[in-house]
Order: sequence, then C-alpha cells, then structure tokens
Amino acid sequence: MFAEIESRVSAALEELKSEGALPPDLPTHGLEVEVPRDPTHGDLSSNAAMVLAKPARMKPRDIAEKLQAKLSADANIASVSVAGPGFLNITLKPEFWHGLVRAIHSDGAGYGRTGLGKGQTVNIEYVSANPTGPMHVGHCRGAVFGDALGNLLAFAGFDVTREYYINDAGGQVDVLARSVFLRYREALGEDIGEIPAGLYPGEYLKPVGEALARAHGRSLLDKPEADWLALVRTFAIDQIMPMIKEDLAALNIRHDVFFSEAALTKGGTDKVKAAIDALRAKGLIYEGRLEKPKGHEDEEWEDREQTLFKSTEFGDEADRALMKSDGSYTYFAGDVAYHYDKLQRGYKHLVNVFGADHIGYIPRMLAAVAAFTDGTVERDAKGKLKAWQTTGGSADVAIRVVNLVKLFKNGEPYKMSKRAGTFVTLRDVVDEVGRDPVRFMMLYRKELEPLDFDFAKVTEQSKDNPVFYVQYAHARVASVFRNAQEVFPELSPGSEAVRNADLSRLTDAGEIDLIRKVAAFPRLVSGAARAEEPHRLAFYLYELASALHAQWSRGNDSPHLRFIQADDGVMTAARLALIAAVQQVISSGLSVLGVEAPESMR
RNA sequence: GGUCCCGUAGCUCAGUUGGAUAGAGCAUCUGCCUUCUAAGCAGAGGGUCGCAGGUUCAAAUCCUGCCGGGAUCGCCA
Repeated sequence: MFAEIESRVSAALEELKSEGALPPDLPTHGLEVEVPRDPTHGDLSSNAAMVLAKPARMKPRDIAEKLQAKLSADANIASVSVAGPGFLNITLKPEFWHGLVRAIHSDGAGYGRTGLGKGQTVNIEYVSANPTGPMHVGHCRGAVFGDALGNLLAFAGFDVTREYYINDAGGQVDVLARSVFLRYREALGEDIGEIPAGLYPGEYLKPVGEALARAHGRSLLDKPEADWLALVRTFAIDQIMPMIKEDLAALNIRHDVFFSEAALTKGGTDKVKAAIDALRAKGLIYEGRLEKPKGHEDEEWEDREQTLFKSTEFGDEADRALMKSDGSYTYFAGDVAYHYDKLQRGYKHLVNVFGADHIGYIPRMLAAVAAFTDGTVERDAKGKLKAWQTTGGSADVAIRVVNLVKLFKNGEPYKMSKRAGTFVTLRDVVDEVGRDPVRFMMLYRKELEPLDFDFAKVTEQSKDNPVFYVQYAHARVASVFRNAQEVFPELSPGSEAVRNADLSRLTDAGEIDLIRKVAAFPRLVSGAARAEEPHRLAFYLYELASALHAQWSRGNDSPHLRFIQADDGVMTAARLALIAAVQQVISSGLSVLGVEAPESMR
C-alpha cells in the first residue's frame, strides 16, 4: 500500500523535474510517506516539500502545491491538501481501502509476511539457563522475548534457528553433582540432615537422587568423589534438561538446537582451542597480566600471567581471560568457541538474548564476533558504543537485552531464595496465571524497561491483562459470524459469499478506520522485525482490538452500524468481510507472540 | 571510580528511529446492558516529556554538560 503511493510521489517529482519545475539534479532521498498521527491530516502524509525546499531553493509550500496538482490526478487518491509548514496530506479513495480488504482475504495467513528477511539465516540464542534446576520467574522474560522475536523474524521472512546453550561445563554443575549425590545417599536410606551451605537444597533433586539410586544401586556409595563426579554430573544434567524443556513447553517455547558447552571439549576434540587458535592467527591472543579492577576490593585478587584475548582492540575496557588458574577454560573461552561454531555453521546474523545482569559482558562478546568475521564494533569519537551489534563483517551479531523482572508480592519487594523456600518457579507462575497472560505481559513492554511482576496481583487480577482484551476481539468476530449464520447460513467464515462481498457498502468512518489499521500491519511487522522489538506488535494488536470493540459498540447506539443487518444480506456480507480481515490480522499477530487466538471467551 | 541502561499524566508504560495540538491502561469523576458476549463502549479532569544549552524548516526523539534511579565491574555463569 505504502509502496504504491510512495512510488506515485516520486514519479510526480520526476515529472516535475523533467518539466523544469524543479531542478533536474535535485536529490530526492530522505522523503517519507507515512501515516500521520492525527487522522484529520489524511490517510497518508509526506514531508517531501519541506525536505526539498532547501536544496531546490524554493518555498516548501510552492513545491507542495506543484506536487498536489500532480497527485490529485491519481486514480487511488481522493484529495491532496497542503498543510502546516508544507505537509502534503493525501486522502485515499474508499475503493483503495476496499481493495485492501480483498487483498487480505486472498493473502490469508500470509498477509503481513513481508519478505524482509529474504530467507537470510538467523540464529537466535535465548534462555540458556544453567541446567541445575527448574526455571524460575526471572527466566520467563528472556525466554518469551527470544521466542517471540524468533517468531517475528520468521514471519518477516528470515530463516530462523532457535538455540539453547547449555552451560553444563562450569563449577556450578559440580555443585549440582554433589547435591544430587547427597540425595542419592538419602534415597538409599541415609539420614543426610540439613543440606550444607554451598549445595543446592531444592526438593526437585530428590527424584534425581532416587533415579540415580535405581540406576546404580549402592555401587557409588563408598567411592571417592573423583570416581563418581563426572558420572553423576552427566546423569543429573540428563535428568534436569527434560525438566527445563517441560517448563519451556508450558510457556509454548521451543528450541531447534540444544548446544552443550561441555561437548565443545569432549571426545578428543577441543573446539575451544581451535577457536583460540583462530584468534591467535589474527594476532589477538597473548600472555599477559591484567590490572586489578578499581572501585571495589577483592581479597582473592592474585596477579598472574594468563592467556588473554585482546578485546580492547574492539574498544572493550580490558582484555579478557581465557584460562582459569587451574588450567581450565573460562566461561568466556567456551562462549567464544560456541560463537565460532555458530559462525562456521554459516549463519549470517546471530542474535543473543541477554539479561541485564550480563550487560558488562557485551563488549567482549561483540569483540569476539567482530574478530572472527572481520567486522567492526562501531563506536563514536569518545569510544562510546553506538549499538550492541557488530557491523560490516562476513556475518554479524546483535545482542538484545531484557531487563530484570522485579518480583513483588502484594506491593512489597519479594526476595527469592532457594534456601528459604521462597523460590518462585516458572511453572508456578504459568499454573497460576496461565500461559497466554504471562507471555503477553512479558511482551507488553519494551524489553529494556524493567518489569515489575507482582505475583499476588497478577494472580488475582489476571483479567485486567490486556491479552484478554485482544483475544476478546478475536473471539467477538467469531461470535458475530456464529450469529450471522443463523440469519444468513451462507455467510460462514472464509466462504465465497464473504470473500466476494460487495465492499463498496463499507462507507462508515469507523469501518474505514478499521481498514486503515489493518493496512498498517505489514509495515509494522517490518519495522518491528528490523528493530527486533516484538513489543511493538503487542501494542499494535491492542490498538486494533480497541478499534474493533469501538466499532462493535457503535452498533449499540446506532443499530444501522451493527455488523449483522438481518434485512440486508449484502451489507452484512461486506461487514463480515471487514471484520474477518481484522480477525485474520489479530490471529497472525497473536501467533507471532505465541498467544492463542480463541473462537470464544467462555 | 569505570562502563551500560532508564527518567514522559497521581501510578505502570507507549511514542511508527526528526514531523503537525505528546498518547494508552490503571486510578478519580460522568454516562451506556429488554439491543450482534458490558472480559465492552462514549466522555471529563490530569503534562516545565528530569534540568540547561546546542544542531534545523521541525526535537520527547540527535549532540554536549549536569541532576536523579538502577545494573554491572579479573579466573562465577
């Protein structure tokens, strides 16, 4: 729709140039055709005249008037006016809008799929929680965000792979193994007393210990830790990952690939070493010392020479360690190798979803990817990071940060503690509140904004969640169809009678407004996908639902505006075609957000 | 102290990447259910867009400097 009118505007400019009304070499970039905020400014408006005024050395209004004359002749344009400092306000003919409804019907679920991504491969990594226990509320946001972003990019035409990086190699999984071993002894009848500090006390490890007992009997009991640690570690992770996957499934979240950190150095291969060697070949690895960090005391600081990655080459504030003092790899080293692997798998674009507590980790991650891809990390003159992404390389990475979820209970800040048993699991929340409300709530906010999550409030007042408002709009359309068919049996959803309705009957301002809103959908999808901001879609759906509810309600005061006109099948068909288009957009939008679009709210 | 985020209505937040008179929900107030689902609709009040400069036809949006809140700061993950 926009493309059509935009090209008409630039065609008009070219005509003016060739007629000598404008300088022939006038640059025409920076022109925009957009939907004005205020509907009294027409359906579309353009800033063309104001942008061109200076280079053309003409008054904006003079240019605007010339354009106005050209555009008024267009078949789709009803009128053009010049307003304010030189805005060109375009009002389209009703026929244009009617054609758009028909286009939505013929595109069906494909309406809004913009093809922006052109099939380009994207790898999006999200959740990546430690496999040491069930997911808690804090994990929800990144999980839902990543999942919805994946859907959005796929809808916009990218070839998306969703990935979970299992942190199964660090010290925390040893702690897990020891905790499970304790539960194993318990399962075999031993009184283990209180769980010692430093181990995971959660009840969820009991069945894991019991399973271990079933699998190995008493055979591990008397062995030293060195003999059972690796075995129990693997066993525990194999037990816990299904728990995590189940938690994710409860939120309708899935991944295509689960990538194990431990597997990087398993079975004779050492992908971490390979990645480090690749960096070494670029001269970015050296043995050296780091300065003690300022600002806070660290008793355990020990000055030593170590293997370092020159992330300062890419503007990071310090070089980063790759080996721990015990000779094992740091978490960062593993992550570098993991990203090297993703790049080798051929992805052109990587997306990482981080929590705000990992913000300090961003510069080194960007540095690593920029190093591998010969890309750059753009910074301004003062060395300030311009964006959380690399540019210009053979591939790039963008890091999306979701802010923390602050927990409250009845308005009071709520501290989660595994030990005190005040641990709120993801499953608790989903069971209490429901999958759709949780998802929508997490997405109905810009991801970088902190999110207050009052557990009690959300449970009690889940009906206030905007998700129901949007779903209700979808259900309402279904309901209108059910009622309409009692009078006009042929007007079923998707029927020929609806698809071929005489849309010229749609003349009410509210009806045209609804079409305007659904017309904005493809552009909104592109914008949200480009910015990687799924929340825009959530807000858009809310507005669209609002417009539908408003139109429905006008029928209360003005019966002739009701969708169903029992004595006028032609009008009813036209209006059903309209609201079916609205329903289609809501359905597509909700499916991108991973929220169900119900046929009924009862 | 360094780095990074955030300051928009009483509260929680949008603001189409620089557009016209800054929007929505909640809360407060006023109306609307014998009428296609009231999980809804219509309306009212409520603003120095943290402050001060700058850039230009145009700034909540970009730049600079302050002020306030938060996150984070060698080998944890």
